[in-house]
Amino acid sequence: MSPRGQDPKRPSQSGPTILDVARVAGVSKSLVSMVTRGEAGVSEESRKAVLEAIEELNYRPNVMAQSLVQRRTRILGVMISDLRNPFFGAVVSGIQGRAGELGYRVLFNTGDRRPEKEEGAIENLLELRVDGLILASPRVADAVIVRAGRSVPVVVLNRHMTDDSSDSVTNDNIAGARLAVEHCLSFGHRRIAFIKGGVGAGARTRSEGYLRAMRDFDLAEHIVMVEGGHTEEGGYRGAQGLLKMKPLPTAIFASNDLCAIGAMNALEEAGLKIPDDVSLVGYDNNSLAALRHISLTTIDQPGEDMGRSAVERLSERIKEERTAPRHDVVAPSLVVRSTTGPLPAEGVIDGDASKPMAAPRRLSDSR
Amino acid sequence: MSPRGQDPKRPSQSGPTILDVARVAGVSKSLVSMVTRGEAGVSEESRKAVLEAIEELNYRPNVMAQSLVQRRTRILGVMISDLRNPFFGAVVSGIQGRAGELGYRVLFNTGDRRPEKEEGAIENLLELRVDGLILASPRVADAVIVRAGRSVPVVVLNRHMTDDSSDSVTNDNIAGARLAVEHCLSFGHRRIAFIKGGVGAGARTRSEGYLRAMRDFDLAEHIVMVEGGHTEEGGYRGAQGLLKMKPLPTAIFASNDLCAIGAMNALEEAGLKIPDDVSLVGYDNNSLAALRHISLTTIDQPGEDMGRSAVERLSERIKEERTAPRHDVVAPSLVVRSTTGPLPAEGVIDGDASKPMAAPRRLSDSR
DNA sequence: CATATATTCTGGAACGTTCCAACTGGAACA
DNA sequence: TGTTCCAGTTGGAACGTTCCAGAATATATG
Repeated sequence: MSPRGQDPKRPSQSGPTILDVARVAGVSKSLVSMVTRGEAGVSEESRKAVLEAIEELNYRPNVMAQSLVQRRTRILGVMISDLRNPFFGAVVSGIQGRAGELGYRVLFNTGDRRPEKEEGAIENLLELRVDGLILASPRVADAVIVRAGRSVPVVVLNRHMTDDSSDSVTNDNIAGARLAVEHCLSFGHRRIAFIKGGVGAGARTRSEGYLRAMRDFDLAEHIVMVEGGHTEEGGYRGAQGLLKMKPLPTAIFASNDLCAIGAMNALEEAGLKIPDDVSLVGYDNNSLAALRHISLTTIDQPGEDMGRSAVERLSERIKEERTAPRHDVVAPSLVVRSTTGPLPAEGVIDGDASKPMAAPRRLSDSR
Repeated sequence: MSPRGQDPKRPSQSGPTILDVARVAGVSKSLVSMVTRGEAGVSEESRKAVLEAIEELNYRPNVMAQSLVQRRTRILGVMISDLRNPFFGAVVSGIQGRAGELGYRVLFNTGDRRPEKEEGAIENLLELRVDGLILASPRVADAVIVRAGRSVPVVVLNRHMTDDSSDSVTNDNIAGARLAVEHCLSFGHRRIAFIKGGVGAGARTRSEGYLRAMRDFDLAEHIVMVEGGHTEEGGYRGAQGLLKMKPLPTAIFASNDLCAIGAMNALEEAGLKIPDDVSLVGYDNNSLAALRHISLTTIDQPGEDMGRSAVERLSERIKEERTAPRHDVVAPSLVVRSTTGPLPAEGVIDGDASKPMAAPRRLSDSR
């Protein structure tokens, strides 16, 4: 047998075609097609001959050719803004799961957090004629999304679209931010600072939610926001900025978990104990937050469910079961772990970190 | 304009074709094709007309049709065994990066750690006629890989293939395991236990490496292995198993970082201090291991580089620059962080965890 | 001026499928 | 005996590109 097992007289290195199968099985190509598609009305005898020929030749239908004639690919394109953020791991898992159940393949792509690359990634998926597009926390300009929506159904994850060119699945960042502020308040904190998420999708609404909540709870005078970003690095720098302030905030709300973990590093590096000296709240409830050694109090966003919903919405559009745009908003919820606690004693607020060690961090549902 | 912006007289919802562009630009389809492919020998005038028509119609070449006639897709298929393991985040990043540079698209797929699903995922990619296939830590039977290799170039990551149907990029697990054991030994540990990685690719060679190293260092009598798995859950259960033993091991080597983190949870839950009561070493050096709050001593595998190499090997095969199989082995290295330390005082070995707190964990290169 | 030579452009044939209208041959019916 | 029916099967057209041989036009050469 030749090294790649193909018919030596074929022009190129591609495999056997439906015609080869038909020849070997002694039937027409149409019949082979019927068998591979599992259509009824094929005699047992023919079916067997075809299946044997398929096995013998190691034949696989060419999806490109199928897609071309059927004018659809059964592929969903997914652009993930940040593959390194474990929150998207959950989202991807949900997308894969539901897509598989519905008979779609999934094609992933990422723009490595850079808007111009994201645009290229989206363009790539569109050239492949994906049946639908999911954009997970895209950082591209609105116009790019609108343009994509003219070619194919689009569902945007975690970024609210005001226009009707696409569906969206978001969590209520305003409410989530409020939960975070409220939780800190319940522990007596008033100087609650915020580390911003930068250009990340959803970052703006989380800032907005923080501001609104602070005002609603009459804490406007304590509003403190610093630049950060939805990465560990961003949170680290943001917290360093906060550490220069006097008086120090007693609680810090970070725009996402990665950012909170970065902040955690900076705070501990400065000798502050969490939550004894300062409380910390994240956002997303990604898989890191649940690790016992991190055990981060955070706002839960059901990533896997959101991924599944996105596929659901897309499927409805593809099958044209629905034409009206739909904007799903899932409710966030508070997950209390070990990084938040009561207001520290007054002595420490001004940056005196030499206070004796407090009780060990509380342990909760890290498993 | 119609909601999806297509020509209303077209039969289905797919976009404009090269013929539409040709008509609008007043040239032949061949000319349009030359322009989109950036071929030389097109007059400025024609080129401009074509580009304008493309812009006007929002035309995008149909990759399916291109692939069909060119008999190649410029897509690399990547099957990732476990999307939730952050180590693969680095691998994916490397693959994406290099693939993009070489002009390939990347199609990801996962089998959710289940061999039978992995097989389906591979089959899916082959049906799409990907130009090459990367299997990252596959759990499928060898025969499946060999079969895939008959259709398309295959590079296997982190699983050594003895036959020559595919290339491979692995790290030297035997050497890596030896580094781990050696490191523990340097701290005076002799009762070094191992939590196995189960069916995961590379798990077997890590076990093997542990065994060999233990024997080579004359520690055969202290060999202790428990079942675990390459997940947090697996490590948690594995460590629970170890906790029942008397005497307790003084050091634990886990088959990967996720497993080590699970073990960490179990150990701390049992009231043991790391590294004061027990030292812990992982494998992979994934992004979690570097988090300050985990700060896991581990064996580094350069995931991103390995991803890039895999693409490189694949590209050589696709371009037929090389026909001889190549099996790259990268050298692992030890990364010392805060979970390993000197042998505990004798008093604690038999499970007495009530000893007073030792000095705080050392801090090192967690940033 | 005729011919050679670039340069620019073109139409038809592939690529590997699905879809569809139509064909076949035997059984059932009148 | 012919007619109808039906399950099973078939070949051709289409899908949207690229490739290629060659046509048309412009430019240079003898």
